Amino acid sequence: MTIRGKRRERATLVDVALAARVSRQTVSNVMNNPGKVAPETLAKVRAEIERLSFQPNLAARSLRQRRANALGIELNATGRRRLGNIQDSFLVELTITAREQDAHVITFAVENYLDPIGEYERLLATQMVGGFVLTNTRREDPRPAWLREHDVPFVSFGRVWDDPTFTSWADVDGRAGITSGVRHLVDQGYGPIGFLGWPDGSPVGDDRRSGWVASTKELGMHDPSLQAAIPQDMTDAGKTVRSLVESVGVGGAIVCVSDTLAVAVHQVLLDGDLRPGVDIGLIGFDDDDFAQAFGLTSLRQPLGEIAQTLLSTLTTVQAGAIAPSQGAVFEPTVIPRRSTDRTSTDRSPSVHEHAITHTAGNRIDDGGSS
Amino acid sequence: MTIRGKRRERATLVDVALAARVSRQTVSNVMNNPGKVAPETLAKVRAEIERLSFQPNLAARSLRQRRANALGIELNATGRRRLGNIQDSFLVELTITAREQDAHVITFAVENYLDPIGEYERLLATQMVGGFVLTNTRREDPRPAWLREHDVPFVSFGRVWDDPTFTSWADVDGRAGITSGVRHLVDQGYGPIGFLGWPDGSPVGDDRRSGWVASTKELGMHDPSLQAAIPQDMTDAGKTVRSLVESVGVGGAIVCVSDTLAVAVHQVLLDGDLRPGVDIGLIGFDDDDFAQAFGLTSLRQPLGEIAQTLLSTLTTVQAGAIAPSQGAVFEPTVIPRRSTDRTSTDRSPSVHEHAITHTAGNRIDDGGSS
DNA sequence: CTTCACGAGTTGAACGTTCAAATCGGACAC
DNA sequence: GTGTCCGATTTGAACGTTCAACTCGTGAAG
Repeated sequence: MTIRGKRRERATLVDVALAARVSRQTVSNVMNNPGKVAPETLAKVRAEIERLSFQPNLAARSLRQRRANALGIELNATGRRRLGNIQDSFLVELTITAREQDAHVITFAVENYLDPIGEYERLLATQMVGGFVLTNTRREDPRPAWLREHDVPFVSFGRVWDDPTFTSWADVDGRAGITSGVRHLVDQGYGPIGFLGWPDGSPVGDDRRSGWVASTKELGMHDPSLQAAIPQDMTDAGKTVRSLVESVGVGGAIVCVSDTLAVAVHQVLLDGDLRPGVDIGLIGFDDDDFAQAFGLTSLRQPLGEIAQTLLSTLTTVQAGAIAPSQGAVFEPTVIPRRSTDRTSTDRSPSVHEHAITHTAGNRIDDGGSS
Repeated sequence: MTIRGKRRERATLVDVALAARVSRQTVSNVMNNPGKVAPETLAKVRAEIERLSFQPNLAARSLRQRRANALGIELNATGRRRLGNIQDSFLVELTITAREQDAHVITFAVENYLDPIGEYERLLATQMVGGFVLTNTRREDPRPAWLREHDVPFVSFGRVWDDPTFTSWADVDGRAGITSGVRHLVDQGYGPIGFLGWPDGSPVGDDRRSGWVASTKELGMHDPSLQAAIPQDMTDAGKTVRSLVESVGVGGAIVCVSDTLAVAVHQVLLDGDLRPGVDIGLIGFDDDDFAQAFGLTSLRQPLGEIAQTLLSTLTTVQAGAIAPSQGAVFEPTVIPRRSTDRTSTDRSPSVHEHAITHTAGNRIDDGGSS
């Protein structure tokens, strides 16, 4: 592929050197080791850099240094051709963070997400990227093992389940998140507090459930019967959810392991003429589009912080430093909305708040469809 | 930023040349101008390339050729730190398409999306990218003018409103999309067909509405009173939507300018104990997460095709060829779901189908939160 | 007075590729 | 036999940077 313009000539190091009457290397030092340059020289060179609006050619730098200044991120890690709410925001935060560290993010996709190694290898071989950020790590994920085996630097958003010795990951603290959700509900005065989770066996789900168990016990209000589970794909959700709602009853509240499940509860409430927030409290997890659209209180992950942590880990680790002694865990924060507001009066709330996120700017149309 | 591993030495052109007993340049020709190489030589060199698993160093190539083999895409073009449903999928499709053309996608974000030029300039100056793909073009968008002025190659997903002479864009045909939506409703036997759009003045919205006007007229069922408008941010949606639903009545259907608005209608239907699909048909636009979650029939944009068109336009245009004579317009396709299925029996549908998209793979947890 | 260390700056070479020009054999025409 | 053209291949140079080694001058230590 050829992407080129008749772009006007760009200034090079040598141009700057000539203009400032110093050598190439001095200009290079100004950019990379300013401490090694005498103050006056520094000022003089910087003035010329500014004047000529010089920016180093990263291809040349990469070539000479034999290292890339970019990282790769796989977009297809879920197998569907979508990123999804969390990944989507994470990518934006990662990109922003990368810029601050003079790195770039290069996206790539794999054909078969169950066998992604080939594409990692390919991208690596071009030497455009010097490392990777994994997302959507799963059990029996082939990627971490391969990457470690080939000494490829990488970090992971999400624990690396199969390899406890790998610590360069960051993840959300599900237990703490649910705990603060429960506290929020109690503070709002909700009565018995139930939990709608995923079936046992999912590490993420189990972690989150443990937060409900621990916090309700601590508050002396634990009731094992107020727990139900349905898979994330919602198979047979209706009956289970209805029965949980009945058990909790008016005045109570339900904490859910995901916003997706919270939406299911929300629907059941509306079907049963119960007002979310007023009659029953409801909290989801992840703060995705659905939560915003339906006015669901939710637990938001600090994606910006996570991105920063991951990126600095990535940079330090291969600078030769040792990996962190353990993975980084971040607590989500409660984003209160109508579904935990007992004084809410709006009759048909979702019609109202839906798409608050679309109001940014002065556009009236949506997304990239315009 | 330093991202490096003790990666084992990679084969270079020279290594291959030595192994195949030919010169550097011949190997280079094998990769870039195979036609110039004698068949036996070609085979011999290719065998060595394969054996040594040689891949050219793109930094070196870029440097020598003085052009980048990557394109930039701004992630923050909406101002919120999210991509959104369409952009999200578009990015994936773009990445896949880029791979086929040996290009890479580099993401970047701007601080203030209303003044993004600086970041475009910066990325361009690093010479990592040779062009851009714009999304979320808007009126008074400063980007197209600046890019053209500086001879920077770019294409746009979405029309470039302010500059009719710029034709390197692709967009969805809203009129045709709504038209096929109306046809679908009629085919399903729905009675009067109403339209819920945005207020006049939005080019995208007006285009889509024109599809409703034209197709209902053509079918001899046009009724101007069956039209209503609310802004995408849903201000005062309730009354307007309720009245539209009443006007259309049981047996009728409503086509919406966006999935977001369709969800609003969906809520109103449920509030009024009307079954979407069975009692009233409903169609949205864009086929986003909401549509999938609520079983809304929607109009899906062919994002893969759009990405392909844009990318090949990008490559040919700066190869010196002339720009296309006009922008490319793509027709969306109807994705039928329960909201236009008159025989649907499921009482609480959304609880059921929600998150169909999450079932891919064998994971039980969601998104990158794991 | 000599030696050494150090700060400041310079220079040659190299990273891996492709461009542009040169070389080398034939085959072909006269 | 000589000249010419052409396909196939090679060679020198260059892209813009940084590494590693070097020079030069100054000041302190012995």
